[in-house]
This record gives sequence, structure tokens and C-alpha cells, in this order.
Amino acid sequence: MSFYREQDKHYVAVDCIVFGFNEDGLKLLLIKRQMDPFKNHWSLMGGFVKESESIDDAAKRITLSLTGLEQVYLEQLYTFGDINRDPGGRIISVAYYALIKINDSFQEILENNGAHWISVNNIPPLIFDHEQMVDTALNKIRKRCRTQPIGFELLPEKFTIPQLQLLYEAILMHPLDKRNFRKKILEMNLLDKLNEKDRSSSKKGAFYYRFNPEKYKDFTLQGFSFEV
Amino acid sequence: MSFYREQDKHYVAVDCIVFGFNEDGLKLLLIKRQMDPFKNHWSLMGGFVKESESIDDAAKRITLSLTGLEQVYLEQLYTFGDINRDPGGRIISVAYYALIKINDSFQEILENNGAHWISVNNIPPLIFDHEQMVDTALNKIRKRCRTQPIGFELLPEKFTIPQLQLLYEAILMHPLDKRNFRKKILEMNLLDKLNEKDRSSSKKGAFYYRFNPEKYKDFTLQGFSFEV
DNA sequence: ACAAAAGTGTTGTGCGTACACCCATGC
DNA sequence: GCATGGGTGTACGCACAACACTTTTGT
Repeated sequence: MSFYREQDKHYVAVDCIVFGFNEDGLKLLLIKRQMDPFKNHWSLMGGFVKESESIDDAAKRITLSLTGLEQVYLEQLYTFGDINRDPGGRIISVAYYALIKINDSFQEILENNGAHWISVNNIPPLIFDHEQMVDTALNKIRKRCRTQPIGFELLPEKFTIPQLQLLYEAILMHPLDKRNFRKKILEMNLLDKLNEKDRSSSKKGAFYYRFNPEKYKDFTLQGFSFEV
Repeated sequence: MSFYREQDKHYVAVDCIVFGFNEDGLKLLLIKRQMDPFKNHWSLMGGFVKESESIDDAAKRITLSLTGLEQVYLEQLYTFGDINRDPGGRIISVAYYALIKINDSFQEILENNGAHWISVNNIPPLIFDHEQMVDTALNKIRKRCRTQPIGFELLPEKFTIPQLQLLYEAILMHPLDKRNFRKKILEMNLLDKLNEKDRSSSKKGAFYYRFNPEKYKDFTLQGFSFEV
């Protein structure tokens, strides 16, 4: 055991790339940093890992404090460990990405944290290596959305097929054929059609769907191939 | 800056999952641990990250000390951060996997380190969460070998198509059709055929190939789809 | 009546998959 | 001459990709 005590110890942080989606496209939750170095610069939400918590728990704690949400899709992304990545000190950062459903209920918490939804197409300069973290996260979800139903973490409970297609187009950054998209997604039997229409975006109205929890879970475990 | 100083610090380790391949199949480099806790139990090679080095550099240093090899394919896998993963203390471990070409030149170094090549089909119980690390790494290279030419990191400079196929079969753990395999791999133009045969495993002999460095690099960057 | 978005089928093509026989050589 | 592994070609089916018109309804 004494061998352990001779070793260097490090500050370990968690940084969270939080994605959301609404009618304006794919969004990222960014904050104005409240401390030096780089006070008032745009930054990802982060925090230090405590002795008494696992890294996963630290990531949960940090997203909870930022959004007030207990249950979010959260996944470890990559660990950034260059010596000088933070000019304020040698800090190892484990990046996580989160997918959350944007709604009004927690906008107040976000504002209190100085957090804002920023379009992924218009990301301002970020501190440290946070831009690299965002790029890594975007690449990850682009791959992931082809094999796992992560898209649905970002939509409200009830959503329409055109909405879902817009989400995929925003993630993949290219247009999809709506016939092929609808066919592919429906024949997975992942969605349950509701007897209700969303008329907010057209006169005809689009039927609402919601995902089937069992099928959803199956696909989360087994994956699928979504070559749209 | 003073805010940083109030934070907890952690031991951070790197553990390396080192893969090799020879005529007996896919192998893993394991060591008999030389210190407590779990002295003499099977373990991955690991070490602590120093204040003065990046995590990547720590991984390089550790694989170098284990194998004596300067240039190995090394990639970060995942960071394991449960509080009690190591009963000897709270240690965060960043796992890396390495792919190396087995040859005689460094067997002596391996022996000095108490390291042994163990078939992935016959892995003994490992300390801590090292079995989970190995599983994660195996899943990673199974996915990876379908989109990136990582297989070639594991073969000697000159190799035959049947050898390459055996490697893929070992990684994917199922047999492949040799006609389809050969067709697919050759029409990538990734391999250069040599005017020389390997007669060690058959009377007819199999032509040697080596990979084309430019094509290899292209595929490393752009990926391919290897749906064998 | 017209604008605007939702919804619907078919066809071609390329790719993966399955499959059986000849070749070269050492013994 | 025979045993052993190396090497070769084809036919089928499926899934992706491309494509245009009708429906609904609010204004």
C-alpha cells in the first residue's frame, strides 16, 4: 500500500456536453464561466470530482446542478489529459455528454446558472480544449444515432415523424428523404402512433407518435442499423 | 486560482490492454502483479500518471516499459472511476488498448516483466475491474476492425491473405468465407502483392502481401465498411 | 382557390452472402 | 498419387437510394 502513497495526485474534473433539440435545431448548453481563469468566457459546464464519489456520480451531480434534472441520458465520452489544457493548473478532465429534452420547466434554473442554449451551427469560441470536446461529442452522437435510438432522448414524449426527421437531419447535417425515413423508422416497430395530431406546424397536421418502451430498450441493448 | 486548491486530488493510473496475434490466435499480454494488494494475481499492466506527463504519455511510457517498443498503436478506451474499484485506495484508471506485432525481439523484456501472452479465449480471473476493461477493449476492436484497418497493426510486415483472415476470425469470433474475404480486401487496393510465397503452412504456399502505406493512411482517416 | 406541410409506392442497383471445384506442391 | 491448404467465379436476394403526386385544412 505504501507504494501508492508515493505517487502524484491530480485534480480530476468532469465536463459535460449537454445537447438539446427544439424547432430551431440542435442546441448545446453553454455557460458564461464564473471564475478565473477566463472569467466570462463561454465554457462547458464542469466541476471537480470528489474523493467520495465515482466519476459517473460526479457527472450526474454536475448535470443535476446545471439543469435540475435527475434523469438524463449521460455517457462518458473521453478523458482529456494534456498537461497544459487548463492554464490554471494541471487538471485531468473526463468529458461526458448528455441528451436532454428541452422544456420550459427548468429554464429558470438554467438562467440562474448563466447557462444558454446555443445552436451547434453557431458555437462561440470556448475555453481550454472545450471545442475539441464538443467536436468529439458531435462525432460520437453522429455515429451513435445510426445504431442506437438516442434521438428519442432529445424529443418530448409525443412527437411527430417530421420532427424526428428534423432531429436526424440536424445531427447528421444533411437532408434525408422523407419517404425512406418514414418507412425505415416505422418498420422498426419502435413507435406507437397516437390518435392525435400536432397542428402547430401545418394545416393538415401530423400525427403524434411516442416510442414503445420495450422496443426502445431492446434497441438500446442490441442496436440497429440506420443507414439513412 | 485559489478555488482549485480547495478541491480533492486523486491518484490517476493508466492500465493497458495489449493485444497481439500469432498462429495460435489473438493474445493478451498479462502480468503477474508484483505488489500488494493481490500480489501474484493476473493483472493488466498499469502505472500511475505523473504530474509532469500527459495521460497519453503515461500510456506510452507504460507500454514502452512493458514491451520495449517505442511505436505501438495505442488508443484511449475508457476511464474507470468507481470509488472502490481498487481495494488498495481510490484510484481512477484510464484504460488504453494497444495493438502490437508479436516477434521474438522483445520476448526477453516481457519475461523480465513477468508478462505472458494469454489467449483471449482463455483469460484467467483478473484483479479489480480488469476483466471489464478487457471486455470493453474486445468490443472496441470488434467494432473498430470493421471500419479501420487496425488488423494490420497486429501482423508482421509481410503476411498472407489466409493469415489476415485468421486474424479477423479471431477478433470477430466467427468463421468467414474465404472467397468473399479475399475479394473484399483486395478490391480495397489496400494491399500490395509480393513476388514471394510463405510455404510454412502449406505445400502450395501463399503469396505474401504488405499494406500500401498511403492507402493504409487514407483508410485510417476515412474509414471503410467491412461487413464480412 | 391556394398555400403549406403531411403522407404515400415503386423501381433499379449495388453489395453482401452462399456455395464447389481446381491448383500447386511436399511427402 | 494423395493429402493439404491456396486460390478462383457466379447467382440470388435484400436493403438502400432515387423519385412525384395526392391529401388535408386554414386562410
